[in-house]
Formats: sequence, C-alpha cells, structure tokens
Amino acid sequence: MGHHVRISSEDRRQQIIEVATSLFARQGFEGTTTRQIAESAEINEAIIFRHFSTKEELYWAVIEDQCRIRAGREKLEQALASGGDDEHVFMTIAREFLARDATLPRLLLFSALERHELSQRFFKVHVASYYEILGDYIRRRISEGGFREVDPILAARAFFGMLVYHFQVQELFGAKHFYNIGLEDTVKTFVNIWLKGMRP
Amino acid sequence: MGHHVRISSEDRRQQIIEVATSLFARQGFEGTTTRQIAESAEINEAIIFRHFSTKEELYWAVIEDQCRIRAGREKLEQALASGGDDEHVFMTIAREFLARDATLPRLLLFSALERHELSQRFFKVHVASYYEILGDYIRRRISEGGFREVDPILAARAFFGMLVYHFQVQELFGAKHFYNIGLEDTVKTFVNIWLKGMRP
DNA sequence: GTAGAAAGTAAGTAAGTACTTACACATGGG
DNA sequence: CCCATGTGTAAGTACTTACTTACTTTCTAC
Repeated sequence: MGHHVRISSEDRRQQIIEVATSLFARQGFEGTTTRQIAESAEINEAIIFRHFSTKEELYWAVIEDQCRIRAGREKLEQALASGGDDEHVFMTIAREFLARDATLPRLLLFSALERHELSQRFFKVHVASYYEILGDYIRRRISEGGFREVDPILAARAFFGMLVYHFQVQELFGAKHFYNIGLEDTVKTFVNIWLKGMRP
Repeated sequence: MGHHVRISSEDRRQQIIEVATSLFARQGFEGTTTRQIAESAEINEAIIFRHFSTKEELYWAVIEDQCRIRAGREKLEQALASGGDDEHVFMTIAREFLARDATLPRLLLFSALERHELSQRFFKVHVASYYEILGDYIRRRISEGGFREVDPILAARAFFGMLVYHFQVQELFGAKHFYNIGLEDTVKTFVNIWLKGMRP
C-alpha cells in the first residue's frame, strides 16, 4: 500500500527497544525472533535492522536501556536514608521488592542463563550494587551496635535472598496460583526473621 | 563408513538423555539444537528421532529423568530425621544445598522461564515438595516450643531463599569469580541468622 | 518546486532448523 | 542359511532464521 506513517528515528528506536524488552523477558534471546518483534511492533522487519545491525546489538540495547532505569536502586537508597527504625526501613524495602514487575528479573535470569559471558554489567548494576548498598548500611548498624558481627555482604544476600527467591517461586514458578499469601504478612514474616537474626 | 557400533536401545536412550540434559541445562530448550545433541553424543542425528519422536518429547524425558533423581530430597529428609539439634540439622541441609552441581537448578530455571506452562510437575518435585517437607519439620518444632509462631511455609522459603539465591548469585551470575567466601562460613552465617530469627 | 536525505517496504538470500526417507548392515532364531 | 527385526547412516525435506537488496514514499531546506 505504501501508505506508511513516518516516525522519528529516536522514537522508532525506543519503540523497538520496548517491544523487544517485553519479548526477550518473556521468551529469552534464543526464543524470540526478529520477525516476531517486527509483528509485535507492527513494523516491517527490515526497520529493525536499520536501527540495530544485528539481533545481538538490539539485545544489548535492551540491556543498556534497563541499566539506565535505576528506580529500584534509588528507592533502596531512599529507604535506607529515611532515618526510620530498622523495622520500618526493611519492611519498606521488602514491600517494594515483592511488588515489582517481573520483566527485569526475567531479563536478568535469561541473560545469566543463556548469555553468561556478556551480562556482567547488567548483573553489577541490578544485583551486585544492591547488596553493596545494603551491605554499607548493615556495616554501619553493626558499628553502632544495632546488629551483631556478621559479614555485611552475606547478611545482605540473606535478606535479598528471602525476597528474591519468594518472588521467583510466586511469579516465575507460578506458586501464587496455589499458595497465595498476603503481601503484608509475607513482608512482616521475612523482616522479622531477618531482623531478629541480626540483633546482638 | 558403515562400520557402526551397535548399542542396546535402552543404553542409547539413556545416553541421549544424558547428553541432552547437559546441553539443555547450559543453553535452554530454544538454545539447543538436535544436531548439537547428536554431535555431542557422537551419533547420527536421526538416531535421536528413533528414540524420541520430537525434540519436545526428548525435553520431557530429560525432565522426567531429573524427577526420578530424588537424592536431594532424601538427604533433606535424612537430615531432618537425624535427631540432632537444630543447628546441626540446618547446617547439614545448607551445606548440602550450596555444594550442589548447577545442572538441576539451571534446568529448573530454564523450564520456568521458557516452558512455563508445562513444567509444573518438575517444579513440584524439586521445589514445592522441599519446603513442604521442611515446613512439616518447622511446624513440629513450633508445637514443641523450639521455634516461635511463624507460617511454616514462609519460614521454609526464607531459609531456602537465602541458600538458593546465594547459589544463583555465585554460580549463575558468576559472583564467585570476584567474591568467594568459604562454604563453611557462609553456611554458619545463614543458619545463625535464620535460627536466631526463629527462636521464641 | 525540487533535490536530497531519511524512513519505509516487498521480496529476496543463504544458512540453519526439526524432522524424514530410503537404504545398508548386523544379529539371533527357525 | 536366511529372513525378520533392530540399529545404523547419508542425504534429503519443508520451513524458519537473521539479515539484505533494490526500490518507493515522505519530509525538510532552499
């Protein structure tokens, strides 16, 4: 028909990244085809290759894009700086973590599983930095006498571990369909176990 | 050259399953080709289709095979029935969990991510049943007054969460290459946090 | 109004995919 | 001995994949 809508290069690029993000998150890199991305974005497949020279490059643009989104990290820093008591701080973090959208966790897992060698930066921005930040807070609380002497990185991992694993089981393995407990009870249970476990 | 080695159907089938297991675990279902499986097993590709009518069927044979391997579950039940004190019991479980081979966890994650709808049984055998068993033990310890009143399933998830997430970070995300802490220290830290958190 | 760049498209290509076919060879029982 | 059955293979099939090509349409600047 030839009657196509012209859209600016930047907008088009962003649109492709967004569509690709959702598909890569649901099906992984290998499980997603460029044709599928084109159909989903309702554009001609060739347009993808005008903006990204390979599927691989598009994939890294998606990762790069997700690395820019640091909302979670900011919320973490914000919660830690709020000055509330430990219970309030950690419940805020836990609540935020468990209420998340599954897109980023899925992308992270896929990239770790199928693109091992290249996803270091992605991992560092979205995983490692998290428990470095929380580790710093724990270190301070230890020196203040609020927590007992524990490796701060391991303690942070223990905390995130409870949350991340629960999230995985509920969202990825579909456990929420046969065991759905309220968010607030879950948060309270995890934070209580961890905080009691950290007290001197 | 036509000089081929004849092998019994059962052995061949098992050989194919073993090779496929390792490839599916490393690259996922979509990322693994039947040609690659054949090359890896050093057999003609057609042999695969004599034993399994589709790649999908081979995949489910792999899952089925992994479901039969219940060594982990037995060790869990064994540790819980050993009659030692809580610290000994949970350290034994933790040690066993963290020293595992990554094949099964990787298969589980891939199946959850890319074959969501079909991997329920796999999940139930290797994930859900684990914290049902541990949940029962926790329930008993609560009634004995050894642990405080906590949802046993959530408490079990909290415990496994610390272990599984740590394992994922170390093995899948490759954190062990830049942060490698000793197994025994890790085990002790996690078990201490959780046990202290569960005490009345 | 028109040149030229940018954005769009239909219709490819070569290589790969899961899977099949037709046929060769081995083995054990009658 | 030879035939039925089971195990092996080379060389396919039809389809899909990532990626290209040659070409058209639209927008902007002068």
